[in-house]
Parts: sequence; C-alpha cells; structure tokens
Amino acid sequence: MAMATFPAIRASRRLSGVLRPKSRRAPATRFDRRLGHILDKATEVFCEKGYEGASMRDLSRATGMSLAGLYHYCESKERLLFLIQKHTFTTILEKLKVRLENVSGPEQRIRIFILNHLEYFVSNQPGLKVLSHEDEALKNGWSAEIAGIKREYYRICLGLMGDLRRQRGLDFNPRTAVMSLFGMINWIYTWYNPRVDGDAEALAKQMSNIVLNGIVNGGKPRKKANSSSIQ
Amino acid sequence: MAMATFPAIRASRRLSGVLRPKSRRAPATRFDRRLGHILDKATEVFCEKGYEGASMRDLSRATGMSLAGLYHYCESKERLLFLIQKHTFTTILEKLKVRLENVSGPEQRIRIFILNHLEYFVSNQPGLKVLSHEDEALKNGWSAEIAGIKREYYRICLGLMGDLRRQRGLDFNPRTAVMSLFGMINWIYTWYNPRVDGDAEALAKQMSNIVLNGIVNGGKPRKKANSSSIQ
DNA sequence: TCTGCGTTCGAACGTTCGTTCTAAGTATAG
DNA sequence: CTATACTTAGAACGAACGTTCGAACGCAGA
Repeated sequence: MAMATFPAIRASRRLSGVLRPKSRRAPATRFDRRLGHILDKATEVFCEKGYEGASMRDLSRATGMSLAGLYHYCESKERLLFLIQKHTFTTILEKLKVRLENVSGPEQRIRIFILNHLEYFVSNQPGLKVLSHEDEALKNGWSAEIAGIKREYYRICLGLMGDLRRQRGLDFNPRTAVMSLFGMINWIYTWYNPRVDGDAEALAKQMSNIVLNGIVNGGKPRKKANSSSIQ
Repeated sequence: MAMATFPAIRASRRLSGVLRPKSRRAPATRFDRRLGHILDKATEVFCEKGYEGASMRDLSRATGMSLAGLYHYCESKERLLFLIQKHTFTTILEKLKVRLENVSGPEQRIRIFILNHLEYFVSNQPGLKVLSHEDEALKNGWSAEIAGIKREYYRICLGLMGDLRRQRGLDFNPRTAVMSLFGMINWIYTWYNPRVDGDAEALAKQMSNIVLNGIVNGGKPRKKANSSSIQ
C-alpha cells in the first residue's frame, strides 16, 4: 500500500531553460527519488481535497518539507498535477499494450481492457481518481499532452468495439458503448469498497459481462440501427 | 435554454437566527426570483470553473451584482452550492417518482429511471455536472442532507434491480449493477455532445439496452453466483 | 582549507480569497 | 411629507493563496 508509484520519473525540471545535467547512466538519482515521493504524497492530497482545494502548504505538511523545498523539485502546483496525470495515464496505457499483445479475439481483448483498468485502479486508487476527477483542471498548455494520451486510450477501446462489431455482425453505436464503458470504470472511484466489492478481477468480470452481453444483444429489446448518430 | 431552473426556491436565509418575515401568501416574491437568478448563474460558473475554482467575484461578474449584493441573498458560497445540489437532486427525484407511478414491470421501470435521468441532464447540463462532480465539496454539516437524497435515489434503483432479479430468477450482483449504471449515466457530462450523440431518448434506449441485456445474461459468459460479495 | 553545487528552509512577496461594514439608494405604507 | 423595510454597492477586513528570495547547510573535489 505504501509502495512508491513514482519510483524514477524523469522530471526534467527546467532551470533557466536548461535540462537537468546529464548524470550519465544513473537511472534513479536522489533527486528523482525525492520528486517521486513528493508526487506520491501530492496524489493523495489532491485525491482527498481536490486539486483546487489542496494548497501547497497542505503538500508541505504531507511531505514534511518546506514550501521552498517543494519548489526545488517542481516549479509549480500545476506541473505537479501534470506529472501525476501523465505518469498515471502512461502507466495504464503501457500495461494495456503489453497485455493486449498476448490476447486475440475482440471479446477477450475487451475483457483485458476492463481488467487492466480496474486492476490499476485498485492498486493506485488516488492516482486514478486524480486522473478522472481533475480532468479539466490543467490549463491549455499543460492539458494538451494529457488529452493526447486520453485520445489514444479512447481510440484503442473504440477499435476493440469496432472489431467486435465487425466480427459478429452486430449493430450498435461504438461511441456510446465506449463512453458507457468508460463511465462504468471511471465512476468506480466514487463507490468502490474493497471489503464489499471484491477485487479487481471479480469486478472486471461483472462489468465485462454487462457490457459484452449488453452489446451482443441478448435478445428481448430489438435495437434499431444507429447509423444516424455516427458522424 | 435560458429557462430559469430556480423559479421560486424557498431560501429561508437566516438573519441573526430569525426566519424571513412572513410576507403572508406570496409564492414567488421578488426576493426568491432574484435568488433563483443568482443560483442559475452560479450553477453555470460552478460548472465551468469548479466549485473551489470559482470565486464570489466570478459570481458577482456573472450576475452583474456586487459582492455584498450576493450576500444579501445567500449567506455563503457553500450554501449556494448546497441550494443548487438540493434543488437539482430533489427535482430529478420528484420527476422520477411521478413517472414511476404510471409504469409497472421491472424492465420498463428501469428504462424510465434511465430516461428520466438523461432527460434531466440534457435539459439542465450544468446542474447535473455540479451535482455529480462537486459531490464531495460540501462540508459535513451541509453534505448530510444531500447524502440523504442520494441514498434514496440509490435505493430506488437498487429496488428496481432487485425486482428484475427476482422476477426473472437472475443471478447478478445488484450493487455492482446499480453502480455501473450510475457510472454510465453520470459520466455523461464529460462527453455528451447533442450534435453527435442525439437526444436523451436515443441515448436512454442505448444505455438501457446495454444494462438490461447485460444483466439478463445474453448467453455466452456463464456468470457465477456473487453471494460472497454481498455483505 | 577553500570553492562550488545540490539541497533545505524561514520569511516574506504581491495577490486573491470569502466575508463584512457602513451607508446610501428605492419603494411603499401611514 | 416622514417612517420603515428592503435592496444595493464601495471599501475594506483578516486570512490564505502560489510563489520567490536570500541565506544557510552538507559534502564533493582542488
């Protein structure tokens, strides 16, 4: 639980426009380890009080560091949020890609997508809440890169839905299906309780069944074509 | 679109502990109309900048009123959020109850639940975003009443799921089903685009099909009992 | 020992926050 | 007309905000 989730993030703070001096082949410098610790604590604080509601003094208290000390490692509060979101999202995406390499078949791949997301959520609850809930907190400059990762994540899922649709000759709106799925798996930060709701695998199975059975048209409600809503 | 959503809310501001003097039988006083206008604008501002991120000076600008003028109608920023959330949630709940009176059968009732939620979202997008996204913004004193309404809303949906489960002898976890459904319909504020996604009725049909078919077990993935996760 | 650099912090910067004070406006009742 | 309540706003309150400054520390290499 106390595992560091930012073990060796490359922060590349810019002091007067110059990158950090190349300490040749040193993967986890003291600087990076310390920044990682700050990001871990900042994630918890942002999760608890929200990005706007959390102050640098809160982070100072949580890390046991002075205000000026924080600024030695990260140039602004906004950049802290940026680094948290980027690291979280990049990690999810990378894990997903690795897992998808070993699985074929649209249905199984969608199940992997859901499982990957929920497993990461359970292992890093604050990180995923900050990613989901503070989606609009970054200003234009910072948000673009996060938006890019989000778009890739979305397109992967949309692709999987499209594959399933094609393979089985189904008739549903992929966009609505993906967004509904995202709602299910992102909203979880508002209600998940490990003691009541079981582990990620159990939840993933339930949600996968709902989405997949829901899309594959179990039978009863005849669904019309939604071609008009594709644009 | 510019319809006032707070036509005559009873605000009962307390000046030194005394309720507003009884202006006998005047349902929509100038005071209430003015407060309603402030709440409408505040909803938009909170929606756009978030509760913490929005300042009273933002609200002053949006309403064309002075700071002190705002405080004449509402005693604090937090109470503004409270009134917004309470009014929004109460309205949804009342509309739902009326609609459910005329419908029988678990499946149709669940469809009505979803339709009611989405129709209200489409007609009052900022209100529902503020309700969903600023869920944790109120302090203990204020949040209790909202939490009560939320609990009732949740229990109604849980009841509908239970009815469906019993009626058809199904085997799924009602809590997970309800929470997944809530995720689908609440997350919508992050992606809904009326030009692309159609109206509330179309969306409600798609989401209803996903949830209902998903639960009713279209066929393929055999689902085990989840009795262990009920506690 | 001295120099230089990464690190740390107390103290303060200027700004903005939610809120309040005081007094002036306006409408209506007598 | 005065009297009274309701409505408005300019100016300011103390507190908290994100951020910066200058001076110290500890420790390597000369």
